[in-house]
Amino acid sequence: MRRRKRLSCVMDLFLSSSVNRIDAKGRVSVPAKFRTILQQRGFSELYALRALDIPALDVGGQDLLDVYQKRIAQEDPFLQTADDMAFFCYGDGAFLKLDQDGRITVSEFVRGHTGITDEVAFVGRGHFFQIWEPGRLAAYGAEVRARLLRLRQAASTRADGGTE
Amino acid sequence: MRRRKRLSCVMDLFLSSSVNRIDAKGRVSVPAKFRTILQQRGFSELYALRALDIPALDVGGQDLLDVYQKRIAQEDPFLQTADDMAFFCYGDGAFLKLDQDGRITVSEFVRGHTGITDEVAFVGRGHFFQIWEPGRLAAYGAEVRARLLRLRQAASTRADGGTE
DNA sequence: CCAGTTCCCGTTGACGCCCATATCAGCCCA
DNA sequence: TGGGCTGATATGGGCGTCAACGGGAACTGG
Repeated sequence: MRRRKRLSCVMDLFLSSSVNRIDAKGRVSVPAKFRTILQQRGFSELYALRALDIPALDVGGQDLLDVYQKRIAQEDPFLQTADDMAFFCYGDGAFLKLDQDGRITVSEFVRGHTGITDEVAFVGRGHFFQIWEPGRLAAYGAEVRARLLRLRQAASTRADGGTE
Repeated sequence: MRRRKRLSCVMDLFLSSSVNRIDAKGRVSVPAKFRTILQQRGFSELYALRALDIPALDVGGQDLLDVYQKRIAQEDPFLQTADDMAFFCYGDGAFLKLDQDGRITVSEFVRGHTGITDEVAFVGRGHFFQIWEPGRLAAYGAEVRARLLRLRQAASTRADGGTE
């Protein structure tokens, strides 16, 4: 067992979730773990994007924006898809500035899409993280688990040969 | 003198179970046997994941996370299943930091899913281990034994006369 | 001049670090 | 062979540090 330096390669992923409160000025602290990852990459600003089919925001550093830009660049600029993607990632995106204490202000851009009022759930997603209204996150999490459970049961049924 | 492990090939597997108490500060000692295995692999942090269909946490080193990441990589990233899997393993996962005495703090992340209040059962599962509320573990163990017993009886019935 | 924002500081509570103690099992030696 | 010794483990608790949070003050644009 001589692997020993993989500590760093896993650590810079957004993982785990936590809920923080919004203060009277409309600010909320981004979890320190997430901030550390961003600072490591040299980002002082967050890029946020309204997720397509869920009431959440995808958030990451500028590298997240780069991913979308590269994807758009691959599309034929004469087709509608490129147009749609550009509209989605620029029009439905925003920058969230971190203040000195690692907080962001929860703007109307955020509240409108997520339904956030006074608490924010930060959820790690690997290369980026998401911002949710805690209640909606719980509901969505339950959905996900139910889907995965069905997947698993379907697989075990097939393996068994159909044992109930 | 270090230690002379590897005399037996099962030494680096998580085996056996034990129950430890949570102290006033919400900490609990990870069994020394388990810690030894983790230290051998060079992990100072535990990766914990809420199990799908049981009130337990699957816990291991970063290698456990790798297993899930590899599985996710097999899926089509544009389909919902990949998204669900990522959400599950990053959002429903967390790192549990071991303090210098080999303890972890039992956070709300742990308590919520397991129902743990003041005692923690650690159960070896081979390449990872699980965290349970002792009472629920006992109930689950009884279920498992009952299922296995039915299986065995069904098998012997078939062998006898071919019923069913 | 006012509203919104940014900077900065203090408070509080959680967590990590460190040390102490208890309990127990294995070991040595009489 | 039994009793005391010794080391490891589980557990308790003091204490310093830092993240989350609240709020005052300065700043900026309209």
